[in-house]
Amino acid sequence: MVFLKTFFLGSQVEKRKEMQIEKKWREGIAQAEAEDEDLESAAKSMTPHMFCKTLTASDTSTHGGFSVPRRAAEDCFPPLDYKQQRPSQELVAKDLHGTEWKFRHIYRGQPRRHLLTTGWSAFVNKKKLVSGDAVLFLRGGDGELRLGIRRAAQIKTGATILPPSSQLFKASSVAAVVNAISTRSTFDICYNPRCSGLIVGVSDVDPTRWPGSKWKCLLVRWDDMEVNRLNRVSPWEIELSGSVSGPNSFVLPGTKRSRVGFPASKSDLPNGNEVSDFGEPLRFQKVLQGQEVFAYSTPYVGAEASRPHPSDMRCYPGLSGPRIRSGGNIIRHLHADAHNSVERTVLGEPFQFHKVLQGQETVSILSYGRGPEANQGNRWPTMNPPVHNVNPHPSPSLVPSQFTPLHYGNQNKLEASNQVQSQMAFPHRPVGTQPFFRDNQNFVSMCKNSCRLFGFPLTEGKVALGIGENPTVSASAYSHESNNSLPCNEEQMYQPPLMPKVMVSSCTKVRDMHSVRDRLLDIAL
Amino acid sequence: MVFLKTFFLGSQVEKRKEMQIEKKWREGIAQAEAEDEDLESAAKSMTPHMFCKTLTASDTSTHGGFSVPRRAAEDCFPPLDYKQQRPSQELVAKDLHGTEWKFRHIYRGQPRRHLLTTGWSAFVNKKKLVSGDAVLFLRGGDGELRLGIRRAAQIKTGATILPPSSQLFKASSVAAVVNAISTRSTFDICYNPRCSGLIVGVSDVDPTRWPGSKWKCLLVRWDDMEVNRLNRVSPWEIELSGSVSGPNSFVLPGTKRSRVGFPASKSDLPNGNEVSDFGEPLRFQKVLQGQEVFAYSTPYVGAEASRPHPSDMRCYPGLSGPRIRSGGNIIRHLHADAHNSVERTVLGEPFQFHKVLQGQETVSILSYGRGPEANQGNRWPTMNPPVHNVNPHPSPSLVPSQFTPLHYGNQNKLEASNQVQSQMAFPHRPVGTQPFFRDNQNFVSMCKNSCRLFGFPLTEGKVALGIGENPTVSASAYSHESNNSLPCNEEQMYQPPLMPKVMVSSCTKVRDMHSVRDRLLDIAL
DNA sequence: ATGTCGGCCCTAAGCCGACAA
DNA sequence: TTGTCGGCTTAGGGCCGACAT
Repeated sequence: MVFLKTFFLGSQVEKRKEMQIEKKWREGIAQAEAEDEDLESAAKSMTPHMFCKTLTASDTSTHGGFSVPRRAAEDCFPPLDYKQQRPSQELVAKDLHGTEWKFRHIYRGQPRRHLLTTGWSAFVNKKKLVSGDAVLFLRGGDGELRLGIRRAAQIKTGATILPPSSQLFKASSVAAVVNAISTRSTFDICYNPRCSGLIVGVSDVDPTRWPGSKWKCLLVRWDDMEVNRLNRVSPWEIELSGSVSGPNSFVLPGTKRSRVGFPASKSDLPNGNEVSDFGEPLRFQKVLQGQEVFAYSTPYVGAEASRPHPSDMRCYPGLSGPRIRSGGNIIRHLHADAHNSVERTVLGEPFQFHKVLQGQETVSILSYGRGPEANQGNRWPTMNPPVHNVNPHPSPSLVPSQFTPLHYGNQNKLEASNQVQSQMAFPHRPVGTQPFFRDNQNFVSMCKNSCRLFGFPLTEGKVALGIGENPTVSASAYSHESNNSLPCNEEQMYQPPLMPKVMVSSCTKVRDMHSVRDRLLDIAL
Repeated sequence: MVFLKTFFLGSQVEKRKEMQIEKKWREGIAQAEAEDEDLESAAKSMTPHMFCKTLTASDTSTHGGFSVPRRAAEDCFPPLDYKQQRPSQELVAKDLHGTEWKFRHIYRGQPRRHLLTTGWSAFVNKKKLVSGDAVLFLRGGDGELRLGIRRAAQIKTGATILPPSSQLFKASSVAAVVNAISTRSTFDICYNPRCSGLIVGVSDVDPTRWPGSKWKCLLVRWDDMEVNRLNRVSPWEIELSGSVSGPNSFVLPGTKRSRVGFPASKSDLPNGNEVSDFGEPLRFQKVLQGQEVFAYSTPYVGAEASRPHPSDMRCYPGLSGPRIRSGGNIIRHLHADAHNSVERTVLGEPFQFHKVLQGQETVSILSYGRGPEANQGNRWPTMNPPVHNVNPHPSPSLVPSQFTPLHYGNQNKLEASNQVQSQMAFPHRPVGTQPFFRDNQNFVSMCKNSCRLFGFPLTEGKVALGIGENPTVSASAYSHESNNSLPCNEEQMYQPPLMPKVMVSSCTKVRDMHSVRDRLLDIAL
């Protein structure tokens, strides 16, 4: 609420300020170019450009293709030969999963406009994009074209029911991240790949071993499976996607919501084999509860954490800081220094989005650095169509130290039911060791100007709710909080091998947890 | 090998014998009808009829619909009004997952024939059926129409590479089941819902907790997901679907294949908290190895096992018998008395397939009993189109004691690469308590005549390889056996929290394990 | 600058009986 | 009895510029 207000009040002012900042950046870049002409070619080839467009009805209709904003096409796509009557080329873009998507890019119509025609509808269909979703294109430094999608919140039929406290909790959860950033400690981004399905029932978790246990799992019929297979799913892995509907909906008398199942913060499970009251190692409790989801972080990041590069030491206090964990897959360790985290794990080189990406904006990704990796150009590297990835590489997971794609996202408004999700792949090259911020002062000023969450700066005003608070709040609990139909009391927290006792309404649309990731990534952007 | 030989040699003889048996059945039914006319209506409504047809190129082509064998249509579909010029009706059939499929059933053409037109292609597309797959229709006693599919073996491009011992192992695995049947003990059917995907790499199982472990998981890109999400999958959950291809294929120097990860038989993990050498409860080892798959059996079966009905006691020795476990989900406890298991857990009422279903045959499901549930008719209950399920019910998992669908299947030949899979839903009503076999003699004779595996009787000749042997062979190990690229030695069996050390060729098509289920279900049919 | 629409083309889905096996 | 085919209709995918905002 306070978020929203601040955002709207400050948006105009912020916009002006951002433009000034951008201007300053460009001047700085020009200066840098002048200073070191030799590095220009190398630098410009590493300059990423991207745009994000919210899809219109026409974009997603089968009737036509995708209307590319002019500026976006010029920024991110290889230049067309405008001397031709109908300039066109084939674009090849890779998504997060390494899948290549081919589009026919044509410049036609009266007045002329950029369009993606052939191949676009296939993309829309495969990704199941609908009007309101967003597509992101990123032109990598070497000419690789990446694309991602960001789905709009799915408000289904029926009234949107949300727990009254969810908004508040979001604020505190976000505040924890803000705090983590302010202290530049480490946190984890946790997520699951997007899946959606229908809760069709409740089931024993393991009738063989623990028959009749009051701890239940949900039966979920996943969408888009080859067959509509039923799956057992831990309620803690679930995020409501919108309304709670159906005649059988019910909510148990509310109990104090608390962290259950997954360890909520590092303080809960320091790092030993503490034995619980049940004589079993605590660290296996979440496994015992049958909710194991494989951790998923790259060797690259792990190596980074264990032996940080000297030049990065100052910015990376290590793993002793506050940690945010969700119940989902641990995808990546992001260092709370948002900018360095972007530098290190998103692009692997110094760069910074100069503002929060919003729908329908073209963004030049600029760099703060002055070293060889500094942004020194805005030009598309010379390249003839069709555009293929210059450095084709296998699935990102196979070459973690070379390319580390990262899910990221942003949202330009904070609504109770908003669950903006995104996916995007970034090229990730071997890390340059250039210090990113000369001192803490630079970081702070940077934050003031560019580090935003839901559209307003993180280090100013009422935003920084969590600064100074203990940021061990659980991102997992966040997802619990939105599950008002899944109460659980403290006593049930540590009762292996039982399962969390849950009650769930039937016919509730569910989604895997993503908002945690999105909110963390908002900061990174 | 010996299976195949016996099957072919005996097929003609068997066919004649079966026809005689069927004739006898019909006579007996007529007799029963004459004896008790009052029960006719109730009985006929509980008479299930089904047919199975292997799909032709025309059936699966987009060009047309599905050509229904005349006998099948008359047996399983509501009668059409043949006085009309083009008799037609709407059929509604429910699959295993409770999904309803609607078809336009029309009788037209010159000469006249039964066809499924509108709705058929949608079914083919959704199920991804191809020529060679089979579709099964079952008309339930109350007029419910169920349908299922059975996929043909998928021989992919390239040479089919199979471990030399797989054939042998299948034989011994099957023999164990035969033995279980002969002793009428209990075994489990284990399976995973059908999924297929591409192995794209190898990954650490948990880089955070066990970084750099030599125990790996596979990265699998699943087909047909909304996005081509990557997933970690234990190699033991995987069944090769055909060829091993790709330039990076390699096989480690072979080591003795053995049971790893999942407990292979009950004797491995009796039922306690034995502590392994690593000071952790043995029963959690499979969890610790990160390969947890939730067991999946209904409370109904569990209750049955713990307190068998008195009249069934003789046929159900209980849970102390040999157990077959796979590494997948435990779906259902099937009692080794195949006929009773069908009676109890498949249809929930006395009935028996009089022979193994083979492609393109219409089968009347007959009963051995003489009680009220005995089969006493073959007529379609009066019903007007469109045909809907008379007793619509929620997902089977929600009402285990009312409707218990069961995956089942059969295969009419035994080939090295054959991986016939099927899915089918059966109505399951509250269990009648009529004793099925009066004595052991009846069971034996029944087996001799009707109990078949891959087309030949289970209790005769060389088939009963496993009788007298210790049937603790692991169905899980069966699946391992087909993974010749996943060697593992004994020492690695119990090394939590490490993962099974595996090497896997990239770009190997995989499927979840099903053949175990299919083979067990062959017996049930 | 770009969202939406009508026009138009053309492919493919899909229903039909002919015909042959 | 039923698998396959050619004929035929139709729906809709998809490319285009017109037009309006």
